Amino acid sequence: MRNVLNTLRVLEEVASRQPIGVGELARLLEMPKSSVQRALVTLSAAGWIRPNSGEITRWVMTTKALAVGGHASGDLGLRDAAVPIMEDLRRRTEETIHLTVPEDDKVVLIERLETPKPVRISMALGHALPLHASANGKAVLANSGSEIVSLLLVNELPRYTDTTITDPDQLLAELAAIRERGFAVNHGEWRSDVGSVAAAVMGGPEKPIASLSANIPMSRLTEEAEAAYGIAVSEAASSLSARLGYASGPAARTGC
Amino acid sequence: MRNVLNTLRVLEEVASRQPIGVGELARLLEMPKSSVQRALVTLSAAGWIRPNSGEITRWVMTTKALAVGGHASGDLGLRDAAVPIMEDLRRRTEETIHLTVPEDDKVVLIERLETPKPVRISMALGHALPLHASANGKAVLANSGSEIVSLLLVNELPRYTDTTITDPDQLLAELAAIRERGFAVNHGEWRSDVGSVAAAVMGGPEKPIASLSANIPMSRLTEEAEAAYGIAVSEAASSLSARLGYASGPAARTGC
DNA sequence: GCACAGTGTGCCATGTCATGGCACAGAATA
DNA sequence: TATTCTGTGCCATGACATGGCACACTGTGC
Repeated sequence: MRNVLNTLRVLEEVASRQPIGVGELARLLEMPKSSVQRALVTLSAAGWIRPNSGEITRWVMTTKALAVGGHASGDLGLRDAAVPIMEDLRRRTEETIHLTVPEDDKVVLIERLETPKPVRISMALGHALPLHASANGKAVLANSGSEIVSLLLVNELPRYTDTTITDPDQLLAELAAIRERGFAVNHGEWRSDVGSVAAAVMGGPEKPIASLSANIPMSRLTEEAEAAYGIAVSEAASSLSARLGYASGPAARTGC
Repeated sequence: MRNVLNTLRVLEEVASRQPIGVGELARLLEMPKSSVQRALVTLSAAGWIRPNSGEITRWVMTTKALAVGGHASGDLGLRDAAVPIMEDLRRRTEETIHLTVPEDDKVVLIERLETPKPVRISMALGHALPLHASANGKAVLANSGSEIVSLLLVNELPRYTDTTITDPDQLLAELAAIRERGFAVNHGEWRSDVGSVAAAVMGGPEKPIASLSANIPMSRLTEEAEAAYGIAVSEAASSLSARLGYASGPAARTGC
């Protein structure tokens, strides 16, 4: 299905560079103009893109991708179950709350509630965060099987800021500490001005299915706040795990 | 490009019914099983879907669609410009704020900020609302050219609740009233328990590019509240129009 | 135990239809 | 007017999507 793959490439390129025309796309994707043209017409017929208002020769996305992505991400009903709990968490913390799901070697933001405070952290839905340099990622990692962690450590850990953990042993120690205290903390390890406190949502033993976090500008993240947020976040995460049918706790009961 | 269209149909179907297997999809889409199978493998190779964790034979969406739809909807930068204004609007109203864009014969929700209050109205991003039965839709319609309105009136207006406006003359009168007072109101015309107050964001004369609304449970929507929200919403909408480069006002100045 | 109705997957001859080079039309330079 | 960008249209070639069919497997019921 080469044509389908090509057409999807065109779609993604349009999404990230809209509004854009045939020629530029062909150059960027190193594809023949005719092929790109056909792909565009097809995508338009399918309702995923449309000519930009005014100019007919450049294309923009419709909201189709949003509608498809919207009721699509994560396990069924995760978001519905999560939103009320996230509301509650925002009331308690008054900070921006993120819901992420693990995917491949990253976690992806699928829902957020913003803090009412003026200094905010804003990230687009669908944004991916590294496992080793985000509170959500580390919370997920700490609750995954050791083979997942080993797999991550095969390659070098990318550094993003001064505080990013890149040493494998240090990461293992950090994960142990997270398991110990029940929540993960990030001190500007990915973006130097962004801190966060996260806890994993479990779907079974060693099976994290999501993660909840409170995201705080580093300027507001004191030691006491950290502890308080940690408790709030881990309570919210267990309560979400429970609502999704997994009774969290030190010993997971296997069925029957 | 029949195969592309088919593959996209498969993708949409997976999105709305995940997790789902080959056979069921083939039946729903009335396509040969082999074709569906190939489409699924292709989509998986492109990273849009993946086998559901645990069972290999049923498929779920990845977050690709979300990422693509995320930085894709609406005119470039609309969302970035809108979010701070929406924040402000939420502070003033303490109600759920919606940002929608017109698309074909509907308006589509592309961003929202939730009220801190317990009784909320929740709608998925990407959700479409009718033009004649939502505050956002009516706000857009009232600021569009009359040919757009006529086009809508060619077909009968669907009724959703007791208060839905289905009479063309009544709708025209309503639109005139909206232009007069500067904002649109919806009294449970689409969902009987949901009210809202909206104002259009303009990109040029008779060229609405978006709409902002405060969404309020009917139980909370008093007359005084309505007037206050109306002012807040229309101020926010003009300020967003201005930020996007269109100086709103009674007389639009044409370039140069 | 066996038949049966479900799954999902693999194979392959047929001929449809995507390919991509090329030519053309129009716009915006110079 | 010549030039160089756009975007679009056409068409012979042959690659590859098609979809019927067979197979493997699982769970159910007699």
